[in-house]
Amino acid sequence: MTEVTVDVVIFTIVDHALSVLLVRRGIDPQRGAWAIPGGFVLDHESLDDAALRELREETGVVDVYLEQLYTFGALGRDPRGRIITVAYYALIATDRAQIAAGTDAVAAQWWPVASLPDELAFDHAHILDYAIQRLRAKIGYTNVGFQLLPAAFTLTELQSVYEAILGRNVDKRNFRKRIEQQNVVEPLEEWRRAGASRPARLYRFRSAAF
Amino acid sequence: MTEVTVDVVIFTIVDHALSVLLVRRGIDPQRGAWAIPGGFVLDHESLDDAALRELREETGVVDVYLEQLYTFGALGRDPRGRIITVAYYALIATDRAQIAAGTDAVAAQWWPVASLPDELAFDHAHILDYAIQRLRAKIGYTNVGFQLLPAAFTLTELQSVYEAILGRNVDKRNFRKRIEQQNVVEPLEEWRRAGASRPARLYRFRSAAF
DNA sequence: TAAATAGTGTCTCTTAGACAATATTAT
DNA sequence: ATAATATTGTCTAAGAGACACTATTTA
Repeated sequence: MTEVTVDVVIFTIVDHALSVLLVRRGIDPQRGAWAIPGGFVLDHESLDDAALRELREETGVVDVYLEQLYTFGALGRDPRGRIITVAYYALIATDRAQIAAGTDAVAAQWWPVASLPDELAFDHAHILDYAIQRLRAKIGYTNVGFQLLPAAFTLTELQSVYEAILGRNVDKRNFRKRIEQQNVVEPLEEWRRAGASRPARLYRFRSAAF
Repeated sequence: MTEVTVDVVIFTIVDHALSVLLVRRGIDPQRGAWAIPGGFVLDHESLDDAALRELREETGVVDVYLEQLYTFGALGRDPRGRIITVAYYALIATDRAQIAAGTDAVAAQWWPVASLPDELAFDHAHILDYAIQRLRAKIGYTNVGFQLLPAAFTLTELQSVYEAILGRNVDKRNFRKRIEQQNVVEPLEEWRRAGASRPARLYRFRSAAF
C-alpha cells in the first residue's frame, strides 16, 4: 500500500543569505543524514494541514506563506517501500525564524542554500533544488519576497532579500523604481537608525495583488 | 490508509477549440458523471508511469507531452474515503487524438473547455480549471503549443492553436514576428493547398529550447 | 477576374537595465 | 569634517502591441 508524506522546505534569510531548515534524522533509515522536515500525512488532515503541522512542529510558526511544490513518487526513492511525498515550501520572516525545541528531530539547523551539507537523505537534494528554482522564478513575478521580512522594513533590507534569493546583486535605483511602480509598499513615519549614517525609512507591505 | 490516484487532463484541439477528454463514470460513486480519466497508482509504478498508463489506456498514444500539475488532497474530496490524487495534464496532437475503445470507461468524449458539462465528478471541475490556467500561462513562455500539432503545420494553424488556448484572437503579423525571432520553426519545401486560395507553407518544429 | 487565404513592415509605447551624484545622520 | 548609508533620474535598447496592404492560387 502506498504511503504519503509531506516534506516542507522552510526558507528564511540568515545573515543576508537564503537558508533552509534541515533536521538531522534520529532514526533509520538514513539515521544521521540531514533531511527536509516532514512526516506522514494523518488520516484526518488534508495535505495542506499536514504541511502546516510539520511547520508548526519544527518552528512554532503558524501564519506563514506556504505553497505546494511538487509530488515526488519515483520507485525506490525511500528504502522503506512505496512512499510518495508531497513537497511544500514555506517562507518565514527573519524575526520569526526560531527553531522549536523539537521532539523527534535530534537537531535542526539553518543551512545557507549556497553551502548545503554534502549528504542529504532520500531524494531531498533534488527536492531542495526544485524548491530554490521555484522560489527564484516566483520572486520575478510575485511579491513573495515580503514574506521573508518583518512587518516594517527598509528598502535596503527588501533589496537584500531579493539579492539573497536571486544569488546576485541588484541595482539599487532600478530596484527602487520597480518597487515603487508596483505600488506594493507603504511608507511609515518611522526610520531605522544604525550607526553613524543616514537613517533609512521604514515601509510596510501593502497587501495588494499577490 | 491513504490511497493515491492519478488523474490526467488530456488536451487536444478539436475544430479550432481547446478540448479535454472526459469519461462517463460507469461505476459508483458518481456513476454517470463526467470525470477526468484516472485511476489508482499501482505498487510497481512511479507516478509518471501511472499517468502514462492512464493516457495510453484512454487514447492509445504513447509519446506525448505530460506534466505534473498539482496534488489534491482535501478531506472529503472523494466519498470513498481518504484518496489523494496527483493531477497531470497531457497534450496530444490533433492527428493523434483518437479515443481508444476503452474497457472500463463506458464512454469517452472530447469536450471544448468553453462548454464543459455542468456536473463533473468529485473535485474535477476544480482540477480542470487549474489545468487550463496552467496551460494558458505556460504557452506564454514555452513552446508547448507545438505539441498540439502534427509534425508539419502552417503558421496559420499554429496561430489557431495559440488562439484556442488563450481564448482570444492574436494579431497575425505580431504572432509571426514572435515565432520567427524565437527561431523554433523550420520551413519545409511543402505547401498546403486548400480550396481556391494561396497555398500555405508548411513548417516543422525545430526541437529547440523548450 | 473574383474569391479566398498567405504573407509582410513600421511606428509607438512600455519596460529593463546601465550608470553616479547628492542627502542625512552620528561620531 | 569624516564616515557611512539613504535617496534620487536619465538615457538607451529591446520587446509588445496596434495597424493595412500586397501576393498567390483556384474556380
